[in-house]
Amino acid sequence: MVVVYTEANGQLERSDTRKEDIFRAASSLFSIRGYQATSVRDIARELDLQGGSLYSHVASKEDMLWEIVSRAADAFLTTVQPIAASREPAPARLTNMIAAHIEIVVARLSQATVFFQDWRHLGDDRRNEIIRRRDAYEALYRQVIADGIAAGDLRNIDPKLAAIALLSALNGLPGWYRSDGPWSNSDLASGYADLLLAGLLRGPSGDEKAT
Amino acid sequence: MVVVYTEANGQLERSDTRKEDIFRAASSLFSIRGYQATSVRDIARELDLQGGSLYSHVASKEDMLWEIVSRAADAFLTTVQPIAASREPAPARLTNMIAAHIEIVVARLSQATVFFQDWRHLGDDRRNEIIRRRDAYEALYRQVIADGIAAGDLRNIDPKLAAIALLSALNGLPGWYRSDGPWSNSDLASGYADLLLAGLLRGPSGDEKAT
DNA sequence: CCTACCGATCGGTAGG
DNA sequence: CCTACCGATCGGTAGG
Repeated sequence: MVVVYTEANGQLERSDTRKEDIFRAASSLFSIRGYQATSVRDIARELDLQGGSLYSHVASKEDMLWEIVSRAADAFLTTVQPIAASREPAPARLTNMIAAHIEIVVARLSQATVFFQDWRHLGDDRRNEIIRRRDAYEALYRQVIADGIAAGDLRNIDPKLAAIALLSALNGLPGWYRSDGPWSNSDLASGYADLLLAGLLRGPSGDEKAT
Repeated sequence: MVVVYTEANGQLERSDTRKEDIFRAASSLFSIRGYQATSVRDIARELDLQGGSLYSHVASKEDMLWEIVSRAADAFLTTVQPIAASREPAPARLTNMIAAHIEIVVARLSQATVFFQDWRHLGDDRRNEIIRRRDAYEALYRQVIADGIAAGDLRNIDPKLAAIALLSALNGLPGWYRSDGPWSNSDLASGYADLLLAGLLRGPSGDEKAT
């Protein structure tokens, strides 16, 4: 068995390359067809294996889904959490949080797609764990928005509604982003962040003078 | 066979009540578990029927999905199109478009959820038709935003990016909206519309004075 | 990692 | 609308 070390969830993790191949093939197929519409045989075929052979490396189809969803949830949380906790003003923190989120989506498009689209197909315990992490992620945005309102930097809007609207816009990204689309990744991140932030900012919005 | 007339897609349509029962049960189950994870037997059980009995009323499982998705797509298009084409200023049109969209989601929550979540499981022809209608719907928003920029009412941002961001935020609604949630429907519509529009407006954003 | 198999469930149909 | 069935496919396993 070939063993390498790959970075996942911010820490080094021992894993064999075959398992990573399975992870990538499953991410790709789940993201395109959806978890339920993808059979274990589909994944095996992608790797030129026979159907049952996958089970030398993974214990169940749901384990593959869990691996994808759980890693994606961790990527968002562990990357954005320190930004939310930094000492910068709320608007700057939000801009950086949005940019970091978009970067993860772009860098791991199929995993992010599966995360947003198929987490409900996990078993009860794992699904609840993901809901917990999603709530924690939403709370990061809610808190920074509340900070910004308290500091007078943001309009006096409902932080929960604002966080939901912002995250909804971000969560839609995997649905339409294409690497060969009309925007470069940095144009996309800055344009998107500007747009979402402008709705929250107090005073003149964006690059235009007040009338 | 009992025959009634129900309003669908803005026009009267002949249909028997049993078929409407099936439509509602399928919408509910598809929205909760997803199309692929819902069996024809699940739908039959919800209506106290035997598995095969559904096929007296519908020709295939995919036909049920098509009925739901196609009606939802039509509801959005036919409701919002006249608003987009009205002679009001772009910001007022956008506000009304957003409110109308939210109203449809709230009034037909399970159908809207299935529409956004399961349209990819349609066969090729029907899926392409839905993509066509989604593009047309997006074009309505893109055009009004472009109008607003040309008239100097909106900031000079990329209309396509703005339309996508706006619609992504709206499309996320079925994922978190609950009728017993903390906001009344009108609070939700106005708060959400205000938030999304503020990011586009030129000059002082929303209810605060410019600094 | 393969061959060969398991029971369960799937969408759909025939005949009444 | 039911009973009884169809072939196909599913996730998963035993034994090598």
